Amino acid sequence: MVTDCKNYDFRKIEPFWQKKWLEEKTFHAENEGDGEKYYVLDMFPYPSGMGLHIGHPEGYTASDILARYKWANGFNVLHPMGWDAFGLPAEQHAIATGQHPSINTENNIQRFRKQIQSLGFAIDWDREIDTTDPYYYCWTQWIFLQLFKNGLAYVDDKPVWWCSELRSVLANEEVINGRSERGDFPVERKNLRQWVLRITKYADRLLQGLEDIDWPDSTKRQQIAWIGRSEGLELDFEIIPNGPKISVYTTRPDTIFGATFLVLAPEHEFVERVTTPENREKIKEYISNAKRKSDLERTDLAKEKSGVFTGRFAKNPFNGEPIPIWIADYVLISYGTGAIMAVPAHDERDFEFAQKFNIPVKQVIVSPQAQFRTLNNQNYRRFFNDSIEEDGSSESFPSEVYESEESHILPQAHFQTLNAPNYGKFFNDSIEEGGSSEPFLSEIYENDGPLDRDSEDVADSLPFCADGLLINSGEFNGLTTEEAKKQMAQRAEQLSFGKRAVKYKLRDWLFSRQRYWGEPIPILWIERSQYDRALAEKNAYFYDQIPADVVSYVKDGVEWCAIPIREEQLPLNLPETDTYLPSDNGESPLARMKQWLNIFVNLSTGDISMVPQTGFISAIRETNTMPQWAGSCWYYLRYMSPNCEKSLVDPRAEAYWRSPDFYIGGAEHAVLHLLYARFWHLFLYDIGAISAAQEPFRKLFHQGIILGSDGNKMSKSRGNVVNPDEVIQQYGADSLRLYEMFLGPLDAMKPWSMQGIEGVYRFLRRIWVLYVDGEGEMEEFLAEDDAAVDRLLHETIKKVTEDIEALQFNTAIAQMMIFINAAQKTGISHRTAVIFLQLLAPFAPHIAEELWARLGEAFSISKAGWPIHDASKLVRGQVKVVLQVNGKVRGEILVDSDATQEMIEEIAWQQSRFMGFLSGKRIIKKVYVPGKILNIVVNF
RNA sequence: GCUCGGGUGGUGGAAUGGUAGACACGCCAGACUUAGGAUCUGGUGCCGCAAGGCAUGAGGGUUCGAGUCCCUCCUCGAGCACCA
Repeated sequence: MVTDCKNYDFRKIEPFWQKKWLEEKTFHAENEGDGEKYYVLDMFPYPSGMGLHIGHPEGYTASDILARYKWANGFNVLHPMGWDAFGLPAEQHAIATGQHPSINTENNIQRFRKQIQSLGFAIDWDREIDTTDPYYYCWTQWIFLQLFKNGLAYVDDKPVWWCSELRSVLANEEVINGRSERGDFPVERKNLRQWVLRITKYADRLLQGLEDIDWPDSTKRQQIAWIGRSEGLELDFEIIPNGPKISVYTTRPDTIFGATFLVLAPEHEFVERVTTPENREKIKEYISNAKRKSDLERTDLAKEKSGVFTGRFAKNPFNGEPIPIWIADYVLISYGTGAIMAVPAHDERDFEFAQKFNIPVKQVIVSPQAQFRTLNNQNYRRFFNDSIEEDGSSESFPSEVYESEESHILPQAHFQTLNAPNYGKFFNDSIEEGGSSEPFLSEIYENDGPLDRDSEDVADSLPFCADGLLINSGEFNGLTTEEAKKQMAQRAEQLSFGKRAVKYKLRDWLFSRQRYWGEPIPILWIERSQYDRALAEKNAYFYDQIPADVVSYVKDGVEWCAIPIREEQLPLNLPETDTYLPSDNGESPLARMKQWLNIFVNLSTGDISMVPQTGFISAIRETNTMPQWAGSCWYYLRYMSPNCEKSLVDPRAEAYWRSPDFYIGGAEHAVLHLLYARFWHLFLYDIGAISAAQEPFRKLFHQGIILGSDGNKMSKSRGNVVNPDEVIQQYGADSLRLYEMFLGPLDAMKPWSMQGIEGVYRFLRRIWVLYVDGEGEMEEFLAEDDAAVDRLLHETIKKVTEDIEALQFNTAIAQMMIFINAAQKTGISHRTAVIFLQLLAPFAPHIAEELWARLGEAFSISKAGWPIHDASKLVRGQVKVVLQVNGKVRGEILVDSDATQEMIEEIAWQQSRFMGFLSGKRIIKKVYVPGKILNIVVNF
C-alpha cells in the first residue's frame, strides 16, 4: 500500500508513513532479542512554550540515522523520547496565569510530540516518559531517599547563591560570572538552610571514569577542570613566638624557600589571634570592607590586589626564616585551608601583591631554558660541551625530564621553543656516545670567550611559574621541581610539620530549590527529642533508613531532625495550590500551604495523618523541591522499563540494555547534567540499584548550533528564527532532515540558509523522477547497469556506510548526490534502484519507504538489511597517474592499473608537454607513488 | 590573562603528506516555454588572449611534494578565570 501521488508530494507521503510506523509500532524495541542491542539516546527536550526549535532536529536526525542504520543491520534498537518537563518557564507561566503548571506543561508536550513525530523519527513511543509524571518522579524521590540514607544528602546553612529575581538559590554550576545561568539575573550570597548532595565524595571516581569513555575532549577537559583535583602539601607555619600553627596548602612546596610572606583569607579563624593590637583597627576595617563586597566584586576587582599586614610573623618550617603574615581577600576561605604561603617569584598573584606592598621577591627556581634563550650560534655549542660529561651524560639535565617523543628539527629552532620537559630529550638525542654532538656543526662553534652563565642576560623574567631547577634552597639546590616536591613532602612528613593532601575545586551539589514546579523532597522534620526517643526504643520505622549522622538544623532554639517518608508512600505528590510565587525570604511556595505542611506521623509505622491521633507526633514537611537536573539524572534508565512499578528500572531490562551506546546533545550540558548524571549513576551502581555499567554514557557527541542565516544566534529580537513547522510545510521533513545533515560537520556551528535547503529538495525530487514517471507509474529499469554506474554504486555503499559510522553525514549525502547525478544520465537497474533506497532510508526515510513499497518490496525498508559493497567492483582497469616536475603538475596519463614504474615512465617520456619541462634539465631523483603520481626532481 | 578548537572560492563546506576547492548554494550562458522565482544542459578560485603564473589568515621551516607536520605572529570561537 502506498500513496497515490504522481509527483513527489511529500505532504501526502510523509504523514502516510508516519502514521503507519506509529500504528504498526515499527520501531518498538523489546527488552530482549536475537540481534545485538543498540541504545541510541537523545538529550530529551524541555517542552517549552515556544515549540520545537530548528536546532532540535539536528541532534535528533543524527541519532535517528544511527538508529535506522542499526535497525537495518539487524540490531535491536532502543531509540526513545521523553520530556524534561519540570522547570522555571512553566512555573512562571503558572504565576502569571494562576493556572496549574501541569496544564501548560501537558499542552507543550502535546505540541512537541506532534512536531517530533512530524519529522518521522524511528522512536519507540511506547517508552515515552515525562519527569513531572508522579509515576516517574516517584523514583526520583526514591533515589533521593537512598542518597539520604547513605549519608550523601544533608542540610547545610552555609552561604549560597541567591537570585532575588528568580527567588531561588542556585548551584555553583548555575552561576556564571555572578549572574544566573538561566535568565542572566544578578545573584548574591545569602545564608540559607539548604539540601546538599555530597558529590565531592565521588570526585576521584568522577575524574577516573573520564579516562576510558569516548567523549569530546573539550567536554572531558571541562569536567576535569570543574572537579579541579590538585595534589600538594599542607604545611604548618608556626606563629612567632610560640603561637599556634597556621596550616597552608600548596601545590608548589618546591618553592618554599622563596616564600616571603603568608596570607590568610579575611574569614580565617586565626585572623583575630595573629593581629597585633596596633593593627587591630586597620584589620577590622579591611575585613568589614571585604565582607561588604559581593563575591562578584571580589573577583571582578581581581586586577588590583588589596590586603593588610597583621603585625605578626610566622616561621618557615624549612629554613626557620620569619615571614610576615598578611590578610588579603585574594585568598579564598572556601578552598584549601584558607591560608597560603606566598611565593612572589613564582606565582603571579603573589607577585602582584608583593609588588604593590613592597615585599621582597626571592627567586628559587630557574628555567633551564633561561640559558638557552640568550645563547647565540657562537655560544650554544660551547654551552653544550661545558655541560656534557665525558661519558655523554649531562649533569644539569637530568634524564627524568626526557619524556616526549618529538624528533628534532634545527637546533636553533629548538632553543626557541623547548620547554622544560623537552630539553632533556633534545640533549640526549643530540649527544653521541663519545660526548660529541652531531647535529651541532662545528663551524658555528667559534667563540672562545668564557660562557657567562650568571649574566643578567640569562635571568628569568619574574614571576616564573613553570617547573625548573631549584636554587637558593639549601640542600635542595639543583633538584628539579618534580624531585624537590617529592623530597620536601617526605621531609615534612618525617619531621611532622606537614602532610600530603589532595584538594578539589568541586563543591557539594546544592540540591534544593524554592520553587513549586519540582519534585517535592520526601522528608519530614521532627524534634530532636522525638527522634532520639524513637531510635532508643528501636521502634522507629525509619530505623534503617537514616544516615549514620543525624541530619538536623536549629531554628528558634529547636533542633529539627530529618526523617524519610516511607518508600511505600511515594510518590509524594505536589500539593494543589493556586499561588505559585515563591516568597522573597527564601522559602518555597509549599511553605505557605499550612495544611499540607503541618502533619502528624506515627514513628513506628510511618503513617501520616492530617489531624492529631494517638501514637502520632507532629511533624513538618520539607518544603523545598528538587532542581530541574534531578529528573534528567536517571531518565535514560527509565526508558529501559518505563512502566516498571517495583523499581526504578527492571533489573532484567537494565542488564539487557546496560547503558546508552550513543548519546547526543548540546555542549551546554558539559558540566551540569553530564556531571550530575554520572554521579547518580555511580551511586546507583554502588547501592546495587543497577548493575550493568559504572559509566552511564560511554560515547557522547555534541551537535553544533544552527545559527540564523545572518550568522548570528537565532533569536526573536534579531528576527532570524526559522520555524521547523514552516520548513516541513514548504519542503517536507525529509528535506529538513537531509538539509540539517548536509549543512556541514555535525559538531560545527553552521548558519541556516533557505536557499541551501532548495538543493536537497531538488535532490529528493530528482530521485523521485528517476523512479516514478509522470503518471505515477514506476519507470522501466535497465536490465543491467552501465559498468561505471555499477562501480559508483559500490563506491557509494562503501562511502555511506563508513561515513555513517564516523558520523560524517554531510559527505555521505554528497556521495549519494554524486550517484544520483550519474544515475540520472544512464538510468539504473531494478536491483540498483532497490539498493540505493536502502542507503537513502536512514536520511530520508519517508521517500525511501514510499519508493520501496512502489518497487514491490515488503514493509519496512528500515528492517530490510543493509547493502554491503563488493570490493572487486571497486577495482579500476585503468588509473590516472599525475606527472609532476619538482612537485608541480605537468600532465597526466591513463595507464593500466597494474603498470610498473618503468612502463609508466616510458609512457610519460612520450608526453610532449611533460617533456618540455624536463628538457635541458638534469634528473636528480624520481619519486613514484604507485597508481597516483610520478614526480621528477630536476636541477637547472 | 590561561587552556583548547578553528581560519580553504561570492556562500555552506570537501580533501589517509600526493592533481586544493568534492557536493551543494549563488552567479553566468543556453534549451524548453506566453512566462519563469519550474525543469534540463554547459560554465564558474584569482590574474592572463594564450603559454603560463598565483592561490588554503601572515611569515618562516621540514619534505621530491604541505591546507595537512614543526616554529613565530595575527584573528575568530569556546571554556576557565584569584582554586595557591
